Amino acid sequence: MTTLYQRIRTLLSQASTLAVERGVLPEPVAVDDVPLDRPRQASHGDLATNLCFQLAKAAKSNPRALAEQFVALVKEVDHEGWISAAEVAGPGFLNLRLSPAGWQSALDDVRRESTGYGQSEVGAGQRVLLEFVSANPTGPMHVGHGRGAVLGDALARVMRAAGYRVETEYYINNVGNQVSKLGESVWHWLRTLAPLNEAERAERLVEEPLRLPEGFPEDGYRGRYIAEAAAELLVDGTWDHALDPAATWADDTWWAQREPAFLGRGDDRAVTKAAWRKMLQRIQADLAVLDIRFDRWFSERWLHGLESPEGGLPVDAVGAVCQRLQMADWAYRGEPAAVEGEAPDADEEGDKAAQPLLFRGTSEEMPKPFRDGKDRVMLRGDGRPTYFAADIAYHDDKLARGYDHLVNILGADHHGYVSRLKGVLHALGDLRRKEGDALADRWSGDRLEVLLVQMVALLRDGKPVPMGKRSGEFVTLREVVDEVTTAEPGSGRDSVRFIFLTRKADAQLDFDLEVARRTTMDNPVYYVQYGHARLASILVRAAEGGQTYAPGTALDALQLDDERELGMLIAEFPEVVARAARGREPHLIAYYLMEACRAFHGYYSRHKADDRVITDDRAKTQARLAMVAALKQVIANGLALLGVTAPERMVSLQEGVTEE
RNA sequence: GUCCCCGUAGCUCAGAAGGAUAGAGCGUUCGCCUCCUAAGCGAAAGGCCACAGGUUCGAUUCCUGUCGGGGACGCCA
Repeated sequence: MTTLYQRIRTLLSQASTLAVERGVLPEPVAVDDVPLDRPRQASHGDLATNLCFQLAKAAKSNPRALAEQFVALVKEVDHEGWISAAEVAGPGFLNLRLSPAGWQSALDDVRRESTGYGQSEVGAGQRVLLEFVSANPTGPMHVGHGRGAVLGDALARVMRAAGYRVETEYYINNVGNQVSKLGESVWHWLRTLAPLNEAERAERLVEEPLRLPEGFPEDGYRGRYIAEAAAELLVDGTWDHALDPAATWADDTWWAQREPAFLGRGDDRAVTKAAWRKMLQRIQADLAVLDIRFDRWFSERWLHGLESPEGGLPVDAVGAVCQRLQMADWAYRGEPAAVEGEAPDADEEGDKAAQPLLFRGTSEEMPKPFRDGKDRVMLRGDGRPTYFAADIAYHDDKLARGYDHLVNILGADHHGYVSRLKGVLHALGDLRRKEGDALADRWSGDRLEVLLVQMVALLRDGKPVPMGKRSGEFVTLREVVDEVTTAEPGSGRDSVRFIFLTRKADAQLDFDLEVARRTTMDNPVYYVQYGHARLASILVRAAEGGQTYAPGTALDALQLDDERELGMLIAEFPEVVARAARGREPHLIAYYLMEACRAFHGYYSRHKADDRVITDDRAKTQARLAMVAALKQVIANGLALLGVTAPERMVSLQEGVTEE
């Protein structure tokens, strides 16, 4: 797809080629290397380039003189007459003014590309694995997870539009202490609820405050949702063996007798598996409400050889990678080396086998940016792998699958983990080189890119929503979506998605529940959706009057400065998408949409009294309808990239606005 | 202590591969519905882009340091 920007860049590139022929420049400029900006001031033309600043040195000239020459060169190359004026400004800017045919060609681009307008190939087919959310299946998603989820989903959409081959993945942490703890918590509830009849169970579940079962673990999951999950499990299946009065959670022998497949760990019991599956279903449902789906759900159990994807033989990838790292001396048995300035652990001297396996992140051979302050434990003293070890195997697996690039979206509290993980990839590359792997270069720290998402601060009418000790943990994503949903179906999803995308990832976000359901400019969702609906209703009104807009309409009648400005805005859209994809910044799309709508509302209001879209002048009306249709398409495309709906009509939401 | 992120209008935040007179919303003040959605528009006021050096034709943007705010440094995940 060629865009207006690309066409102008091509002209400037061709002008540079001509300059080479004339001996003005040593070598031409590639099309994609031509900088092109929309100037802030109308007096600076429609497009501006600072190309001549960059070329002045090579041309052994000064920017201004070079720009003077470019003025002539560009005119010479511009056979189609797209540029109506080129002038030098300031110390060497080249300001371009487009002819009507020039800027109006952007509208033809939209008509031609339709829903595909905005797409590009800047990603060049790079294969990217985008991992996000990956919330532990030990409870419902909270607001912070939601932000990562929305960002990841929108980023996948934006990057795909820009020509990256993106796959999305959710890593299920279904192994380890936390999951075991979940199983234990649910198990206690199972035993409590099982002897009760249905009515009694229901009553027990709504008790206020919730009464925990006897013997409930101190560090168990205390939420009501645990009891609810247990109740659901009782309906789903039979758990007779868990009701044996002799059973205790800690008694592995007892469990081994009842569950043949049981491997002797709390995270591998049938109850535990059923419990995290329940939680995962709930997470999937929450994500579905936000219209988020993943290409792959990656189970940590696969890495430990507990299961395998699609029925293959289970492989203990974690154990294997630990061993290989040890062989290459990237891992060793011992006590963690003391961090500088800290007293060494005066621990008991166990025998070597009982010592943990440590990753040598502090190695001199580790490049500085990845070097850790401390060697981290991979295998505990009792041989159980840490989360870190599993994550090493996981990222090894990712790269083995052939992706060019990995993107992980993590909560900002994980940032200490980033360089460590990159260091791991570096070590794996080194390891594979030593093993003679021809593809070893694939494993490198800079294949991994981590986006850290900052916290969401929940407000209600400007005041912080009181939460538990750990902020964010206690308000679920679902509750927020529900609270923000008004009479318009899907409005909660649209609000949450759009507002989450109005900040760049690394900026803290205030989410005001009150504002999110408002229908004014406080709430940008409605502003943009209203803009789209308004454009739609103009087309409807025109059709009612027999003014059906026909493709191929002549556009010459678009003479207003406002119309030219809208045209240039439309022309910029593919640039914005490409920039958002390259910089992993979907929020740029949100800002673009707000700006586009602002421009349109202004146009609409300024001319509504005298020079409206639908007039008696048929040619003018047709041209304006073409413009309206193009703008509507662009806004719809932008909203689609954010996963927000573009309504054709907006009904009154007044009854939804009243509160408490 | 080590490391990371952030300091832009009264408030919440955009912007910057180094470029021309730094933007938006909210809030404040003043206007605009006989009319395709006023869920809107127009105008005014509001800034030493935290501070100090450096790099250069040019720095709010890049580098270093200082100050201020937040966060990470588990045999948790």
